[in-house]
Parts: sequence; structure tokens; C-alpha cells
Amino acid sequence: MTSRVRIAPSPTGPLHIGTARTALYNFLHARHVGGTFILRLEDTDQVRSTVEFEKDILDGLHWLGLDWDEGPEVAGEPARGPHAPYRQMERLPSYEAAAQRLLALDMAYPCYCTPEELEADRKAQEAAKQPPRYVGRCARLTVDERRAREADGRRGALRFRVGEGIVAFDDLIRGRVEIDVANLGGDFVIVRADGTPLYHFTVVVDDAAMEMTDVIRGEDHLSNTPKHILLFRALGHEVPRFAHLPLILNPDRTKMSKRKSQTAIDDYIAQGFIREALVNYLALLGWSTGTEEEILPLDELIERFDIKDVHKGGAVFDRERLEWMNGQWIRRLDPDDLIDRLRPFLEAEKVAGRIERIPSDEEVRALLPVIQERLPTLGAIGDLVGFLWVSDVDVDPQTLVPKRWDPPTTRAGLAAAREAIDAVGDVSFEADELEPPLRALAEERGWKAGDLFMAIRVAVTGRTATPPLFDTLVALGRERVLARIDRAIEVLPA
RNA sequence: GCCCCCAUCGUCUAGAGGCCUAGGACGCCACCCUUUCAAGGUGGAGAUCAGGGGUUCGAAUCCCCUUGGGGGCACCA
Repeated sequence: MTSRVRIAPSPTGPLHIGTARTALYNFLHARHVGGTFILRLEDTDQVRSTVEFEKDILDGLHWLGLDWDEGPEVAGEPARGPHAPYRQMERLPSYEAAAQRLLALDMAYPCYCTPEELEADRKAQEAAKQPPRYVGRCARLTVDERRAREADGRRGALRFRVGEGIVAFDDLIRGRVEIDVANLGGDFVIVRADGTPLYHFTVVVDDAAMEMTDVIRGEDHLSNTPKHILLFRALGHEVPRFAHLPLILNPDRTKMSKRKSQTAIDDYIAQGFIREALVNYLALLGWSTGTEEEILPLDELIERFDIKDVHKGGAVFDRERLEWMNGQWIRRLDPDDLIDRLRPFLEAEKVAGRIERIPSDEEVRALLPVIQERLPTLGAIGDLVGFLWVSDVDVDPQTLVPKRWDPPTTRAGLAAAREAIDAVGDVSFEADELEPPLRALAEERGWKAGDLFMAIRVAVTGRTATPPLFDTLVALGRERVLARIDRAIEVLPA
């Protein structure tokens, strides 16, 4: 049978790094083995689920290039795949039917315990240093007793009988795992008193209905797997294979969380990380090719990926390494592509008031040779060359004076440089034409070229670190260079 | 508290009994290149392979124990 895998996010928050990685691994596995990648929305938590988050998650997965073969309808696009709907709140009847079946088989029973009773049980167990578990108060209720409680107006939640014994399975990544049913915490609730189904139940009903063959998910579900296996069996369905991925960790090695790390894919996108880098980085967080290659495009990842090579230990998310990889990928982008991707960031700079005008594609293209290898992220564009698109720059008199120079020398240097630059003229205002006269000037006056260049750099950009000076002067244009040097001379202390 | 999982440089990792006086990458430090900043190049510091027992002629690699870390035990997902 061909392999069927899925990503089943819950729209209770923006697309999370961990969800993205799980989606990626499922996607890589599906594509590698020629299987089917399914997207299912688990929105049964009505309180926390929103359509905004739903859209955010879908957009994020698309952005990453993780396209699914089967999934829910979105924005007018019909659902894809033979198992629609792919949104759990639209599948309520199937959970209801499954619940009725388990009830009829007495594999599940209504539980009328109140939250207070349950809470009291829990406290007592905690005090006795016992693991929390459902005590089974409603497990043996007779039909009459149930009827009496219903007559009292009490609505029962539905609990699944876990029974006893050992549940074992062969995890694709971890090997054989055996868990005693006695450690599951007793009979667990599968349907709330209000009739809405719970995660452990819906996930199994759907995985069964959608014919999933491999369930690839985070290690945090490892301990829950026996519950799922029990449910698959109770439902009379074949149990899929499981693969539990190592967790992505905060620097303190706890499960990656919003509180301690940046977890929203949106934020990475907004900062100018590109999909190739994020995908490449995430793929290598918990898996490796076994070789020393690390810059790998998606098609290459698909070709090399094997679920059996996934690591067992958790991996700390290292933003520095992601940034390095992002730089690697930015350098590999085609000019037109880079220009397109830079545009939203230039617009954002404008909106934020950090630049006054958005440059044309041609302007940006001319800059590419000197900025492409200097961008760790797309968002760094403003910081790098934003001085090009503002009318004036603030020049700090202190930094304007090179370390080995004093104000008078700087004044003389800038004045002489202005003259030399002016002499180059408009027509030949190019890097190759500007450099010789300025070097000659430095030599003639006995200045270190670096000092003279630094004074000019600060005068025209307001900063000490910029792309190569002559390219910068050309990008600025003759008029502005001359004007900015004039202004700089004015701010110099007397 | 109970159950489960995990354990190689600070971090991501290579390593599936001898090729390991443990390799690569990020980060860090030098140097080279160089007008600054990057990029690139070269070199360096950095892991007694968590510790202890076995098995074996031989163990980072296999087994056991200990320790440490993590995850799970909801009418959340």
C-alpha cells in the first residue's frame, strides 16, 4: 500500500516552528516514498481555535513550499482528496458514530463525575504521592443508575475503557516501545459532556478514516501512543506505523516554547529569513544525510531523506546557525528573485519611516553585487544601505574624524576629496573613475588611504560600516555626495 | 509521584567493534585578503565520546547499573 502521512495542526496559534518541522518531515517522507501528504485541521478546541490562525498556518505551510495532496477547502478553493472534510469540526458525525459504536460495545461508558469530584480525586492522589488516574467511579454503573443521573439533568462525558495488559509498538525511529496500560491514568475521556470529541479520539477516528499508514509526529506524543493504539483496535482498524520525532528545544533544553524562543514562523518571515534556509535548517535539526553536506535544496532533501535516519535526541534551536544558513541561501538567489523578495522589506522600511523613498528594481539590481553577500537576512537591507534612500543623514562629528586624524585634518581631507570627486564629473561618475584620484590625493598629502576613505564614508553615509566606498558613492550620485560632504564639513568642530 | 524517551565539542552533528591520538558545520580567537563591513581562505582553542561496571584480542560504537536531561500522565491539542 502506498504511504499516507499527515500534518494535523490545531489552529490555536500561529504556525509554530515545531509544527513546521513536523510538517516538513512528513512532507519529505511522503515525497521520498511517493506517498500522499495530507493536511487536516484539528479545530475541536472551539475556545482557542480561530479562522485567523487557520489561515496563518495554511499560508505558512504554502510559504515553506510544503504543498499537500489532500486537505480542506480554503478561500473558495474546494477541498482536495477523497476523505473530505479535512476540518474536524465538520466531521462531528463520524466521531458521534464511532462513539456510539464504542458505547454499544461497552468499550466506552458515560461518566457523570463532576469537575469537583475529579479535582478532589486528583488532590488525594497527589497527597498520597500516587500518579493521577481516573478512579473508575462510573465504570460499573448499571443502566438504571445512568438513567437516574440523566434524569437529574446530568450529561455524561464518554470514557474509553483502557482494560489491562501491555501495549507494544515498533517506532520507526525509536524501535520497540512497550507500555503497561496500567500506567495510562485510567479510563480516559473521549467525548466531553457537551458532546464534543477530544483530541485522542478524533485523531484516531480520522487517522483510521483517512487510511493513514504512518503517523510521524513529535516525541511529546510518544506516551499517548498506547491510547491511540487501543482506540484503533477498538474501532477495528489496522494500527498505523508510528515515528516520534525528537523535540526542538529552547537553549535550556526544555521543549521549545513561545516564552523562551521565537516560535512563530511569521516572525522569521518578517525578519527576512527565506524559505530555502528555513527548510534546510529545519530538515537538519534532527536529521542528517550522514555526509558533511549541509546546504541542501528541497529536492535534494527529498531524495536523501529517510525516516530511519532521524535522530532520537532533542535538538536546541540555534538561531545563529540559521542566520548563517540564511546568508548562504541569499547569496545563491538569482538577482531578479532577490529583488522581488527584497521589495516587501523595502516597503516595510518606508512604512516605518526609516527610508523616505522606495528604490526601483534597477537601482536595487545595481546594488546587488555589493549587498548580496552582506545580507544575513532580507530585513537587514535598511540597516545596510538605507542611507541611500533618505534625503539627509545624521553625521556624528566624533565618528567623522578618523582615529589617526584630528578635526583640522578631516576638514582638509574632506574639502580636498570633494574637489577630487567634483573633478570626476557627471559622465564618468563610476567606481573605477573615482578610486584613482582619491588614492592619488591621499598619497600626495601623505594620508593613509583608509583614513581618507573613512572620513568620506562617514560623511556621506553617517556610518563606519558600509558596502565598498566607491560603489556607495556611485549609488548615491554625484550631487548628493557633494552635498553631504559639504554638510559634514559644517558639523565638524571648529 | 508514576510511566516513557534520550545522552559525542557551548550548539547542530559524522560515527552502526579496529579506518578515532573522535571528523565537519555554527559560534569564538588569530592570521591572510582588504578603504570600512561582509564574504572568502588558512590556522587555533574547544568532547578523558555523562560516570561506573561488564562482553571482546580490541568499544564512542554491544549489554547492565548509576547519574543527568527531557516528555507524558486534562471534559488542551
